[in-house]
Amino acid sequence: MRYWLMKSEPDEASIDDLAGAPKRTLPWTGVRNYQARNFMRDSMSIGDGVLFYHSSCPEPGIAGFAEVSSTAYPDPTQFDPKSPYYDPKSTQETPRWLLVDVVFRKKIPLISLAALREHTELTDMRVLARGNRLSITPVTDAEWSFITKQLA
DNA sequence: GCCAACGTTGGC
DNA sequence: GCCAACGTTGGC
Repeated sequence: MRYWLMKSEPDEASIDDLAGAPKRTLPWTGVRNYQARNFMRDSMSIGDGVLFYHSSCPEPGIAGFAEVSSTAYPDPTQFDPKSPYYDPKSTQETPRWLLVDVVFRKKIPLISLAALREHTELTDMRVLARGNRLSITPVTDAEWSFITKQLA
């Protein structure tokens, strides 16, 4: 059982979109970074906790909780020439990009990026690291406990 | 819109 | 395998 922070641009998929999706589940499409892909492929398990983070928006921060609800499987958008996530170098036989399904758990009042930075318990969070751009980052047990029990 | 940071690409 | 150029991310 592990914990993760997963970034999503709310214009594309917000916590409300997740809550309103069929089965309250969305496939996490569009990851095109090898490190993030490898986390999904090698380290994620069904039931892992997810901090749902809104990025590239007026109020970046943690908007809710979710849970990994599938193992990794090929991201269909890589095969779709009309998709912005199309990857001409990927093939059905050896798909380059994977995704997992994520299921809604809870929406919370936004914990802003600024608020996260205020807590010494969270200073080592990967998402707070200078220059961090990874869309999926591991969250420690201690960070998860602090956020879910003290901030949410 | 700016720009720092970082990943990827491709020539050599 | 190096590394410069380029593209993208994402906060501000």
